[in-house]
Amino acid sequence: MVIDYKIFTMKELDKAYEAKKYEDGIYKKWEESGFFVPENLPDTKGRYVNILPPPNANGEMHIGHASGYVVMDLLGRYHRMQGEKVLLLPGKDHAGIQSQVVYEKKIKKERGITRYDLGREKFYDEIFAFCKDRAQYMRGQEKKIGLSADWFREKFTMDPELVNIVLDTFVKMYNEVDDNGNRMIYQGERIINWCPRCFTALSDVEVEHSEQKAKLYTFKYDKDFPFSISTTRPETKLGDTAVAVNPKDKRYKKFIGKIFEVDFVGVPLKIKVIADHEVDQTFGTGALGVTPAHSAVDWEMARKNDLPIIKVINENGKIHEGFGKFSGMAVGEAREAIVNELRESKLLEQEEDYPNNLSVCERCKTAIEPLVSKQWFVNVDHANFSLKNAARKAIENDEIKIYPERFKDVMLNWIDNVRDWCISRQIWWGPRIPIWYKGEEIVASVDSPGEGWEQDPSTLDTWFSSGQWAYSTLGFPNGNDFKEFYPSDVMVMGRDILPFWAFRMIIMSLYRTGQVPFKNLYFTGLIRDEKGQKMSKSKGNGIDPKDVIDKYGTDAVRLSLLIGNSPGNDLNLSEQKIAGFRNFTNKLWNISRFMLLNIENPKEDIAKPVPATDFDRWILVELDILTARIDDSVKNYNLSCAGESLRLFTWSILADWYLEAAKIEKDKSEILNYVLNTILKLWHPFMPFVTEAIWQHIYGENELLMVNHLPKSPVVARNIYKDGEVVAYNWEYPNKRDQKEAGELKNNIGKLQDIVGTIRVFRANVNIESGKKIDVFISAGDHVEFLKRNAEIIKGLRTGIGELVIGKEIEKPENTVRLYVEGVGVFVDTGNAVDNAQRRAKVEKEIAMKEPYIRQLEHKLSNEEFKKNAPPEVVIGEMRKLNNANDELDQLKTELNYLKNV
RNA sequence: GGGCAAUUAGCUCAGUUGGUUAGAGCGUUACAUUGACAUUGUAAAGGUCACAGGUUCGAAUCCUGUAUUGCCCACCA
Repeated sequence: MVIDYKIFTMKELDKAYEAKKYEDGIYKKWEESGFFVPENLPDTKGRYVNILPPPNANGEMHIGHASGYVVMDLLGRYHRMQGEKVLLLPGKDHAGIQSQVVYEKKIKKERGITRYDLGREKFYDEIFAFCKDRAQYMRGQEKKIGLSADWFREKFTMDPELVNIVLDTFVKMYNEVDDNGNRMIYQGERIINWCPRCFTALSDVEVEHSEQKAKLYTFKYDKDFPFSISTTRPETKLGDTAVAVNPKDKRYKKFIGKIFEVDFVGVPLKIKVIADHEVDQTFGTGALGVTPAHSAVDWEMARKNDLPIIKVINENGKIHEGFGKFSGMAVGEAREAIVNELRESKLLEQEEDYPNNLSVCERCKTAIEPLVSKQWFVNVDHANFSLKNAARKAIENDEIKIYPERFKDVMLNWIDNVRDWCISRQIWWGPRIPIWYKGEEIVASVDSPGEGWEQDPSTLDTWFSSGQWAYSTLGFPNGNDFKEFYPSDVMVMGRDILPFWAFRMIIMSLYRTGQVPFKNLYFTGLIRDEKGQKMSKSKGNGIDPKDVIDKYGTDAVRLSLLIGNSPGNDLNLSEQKIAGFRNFTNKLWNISRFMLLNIENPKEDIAKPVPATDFDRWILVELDILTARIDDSVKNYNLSCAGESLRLFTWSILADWYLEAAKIEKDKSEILNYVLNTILKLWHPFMPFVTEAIWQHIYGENELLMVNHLPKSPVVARNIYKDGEVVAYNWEYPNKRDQKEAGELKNNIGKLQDIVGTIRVFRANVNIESGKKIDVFISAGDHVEFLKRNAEIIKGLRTGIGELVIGKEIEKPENTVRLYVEGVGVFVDTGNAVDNAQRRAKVEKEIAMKEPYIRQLEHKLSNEEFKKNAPPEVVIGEMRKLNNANDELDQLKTELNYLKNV
């Protein structure tokens, strides 16, 4: 039977790639294939797991999220295409305080009500629904960016089964008691950061600092007090119990240890003078009023000196009962009243402007009040199990490898300075603390112990939940997923949450599972605008992923976030950059389009063909090297480098040279088929949509590139060691003959490219009209066989050569110009087509550049020290450079003479 | 105050154990246009590698210091 292949000839690809036309359909196909679910992947070897960091379920995906997702998805797709059982587990965080703030604003605006109007239960239910709704919206955006996650396994930190695990951990930690009766989770009266608007305690990391204009007041408590003090917060002075001075300060030495009874604006205070070397003698009066209940530093001093603690400000930001006329006043009001009174009684000595660092709530920007409050804490250095030491050890021993490496030290430094962690929040949204009271009795229990027990009203810090994300999502401790997928291979997170989240995940996981949560920790930087400014809504300089995906396509956005980006460093992103990658996406599309026009009957599983020509051999060598380089780069999280080498190959090697040569050589169906398949596979993890679109166009809608396997390269990496450490690498074919042939081939092709390039430059420089043919003679030396074989290509690559003569040794023919290419002679007969003046100017300029270069080399080589100390190959290299340069200079001079005489 | 990073072409960035006449992309300029692709091609212009010392035969690269910028931590009442 005769098959007419024309029947099977596919439709040509469209002239330009329109992302919008393909993306949604392709994503749907991936999803319907079921291959996002690891169990559905056929014949897997090994597993690759990434528990994705859960974004806050109260907003939408921004460009920062997108930049993390493309890294995670690239790694996931790469490993999937290596035949591994890949799980990307997505999810959302309930983001306690933040979500509550967002939702309170929403109901205020839309319904004019507060959470108290709804009541705790109703409010909780509404936020739950709100977060679930946002989560669904965000899931849509995550799909848009191409995230190949297992959506059936998607989790939410407030899902009951996750909450149960989280609460169980609380109970276990509460019941962790050392020999002295100290619990790992304990309740204590401590100074904490209080947000009067959110009406809750905050951990240190939820507080931001911003510089503010303040006034510094200098005054005496009363006229009998022997010296004055300075403060920016006179209202808190109602709670002073001491004045601290530097022990070395001569002015105050005699007062140390004395107790003064003073009448401060009508409030009686007992002030003890204490010594503390932290006190700066040069600041203000050198004497510091100690307010233990409302300053963290003072709290520490009070603890050291056993001072009484007087609470002045309550949770509403108002003055407590018992302070006479000031009681009930708001903080600002009280400050004014006290300052006025001091002024009237002539106790106020000075009032000056002073820039102050004000602490504000990270979520609502309200000024925080440090105050003493009864809260729950995690002891991070408990005798039974020191969380911080466990984390320190895991990081020090590289059980968790950190990228970039310098963040290891940042992390360790942070761990060394960590303090006990306040985990209770006085908000309604979040898992409620599993502590139950009945009269004097207290028990920790996930469920109510029974009738008559009251639960603690506080909720848990969000990080207490997300700190357990690595195993709560997998059904710890008995779930199959936990057994199969824990610990995960990699965690990708923004470097801005390093101290909160990374540390917390590590300690919680080590405590509960005895294992690290992940083996590699990759930090992404921030995405900034093109000027390096932080993107923000108020500045209007943000790039919304929705908009740019719509405009340039997902693949372009992905590339712009991957290439030129490196772990831990911020990325300046401009729309122009994205547009550039959109152009590249189209380039790849058109390369494929052209290749397909020259492939008969494309095969999906075509084996590496036998090369017919030098260019064929060369492209296969380059492809081998590329494949191996990408593998090494991706395994070392050097994703930008991988993308960069792929782009270089695709555009500058394949499109600019190989395909141009292929137009001349023709009949390359098989090799084009093989090269096209390979680059589509290699590109897929970077730009999944366009590659999949092309793949399905060629091989049919039922074939998925996504689950194809990446090619194996015969090239291997050889690490280069110094002092036992890998410091560099190179690439080699295991077979010495292959290696030698590859080297020679690359050298020959390089020479051909030089010759072609030099002729093109010459033509452009001397303004030879594009249609005008020139004759060229090449004295090729060792390259003679190769160049003769490829003479038609040299002529065809836009060199405009009429007659081409190639010989081993050719004397410069009459009336030709010699162009300089190292090691070969290229003589051009321009037939009067040259713009003489322009050529002369060019030659003179080159001579002027060449001469100092030669002097520099001569100087170097005449230096005996250099010849003695430098390695011989370097000396030989420099000598060769000098010879070449002299050679070239001679030729330029000859040409100049010739030009002068014409 | 402590720590970390950055400083290379107008812009965004590469630059691998020290050996280049310091590279790319974008932008600019010139030329090309029935060609797989103007979302293109071929070229050109553009840099004393922040500054000052030091080590070395040799420094963008290593060391010290300075400056500027950014970030993190702590925080002065």
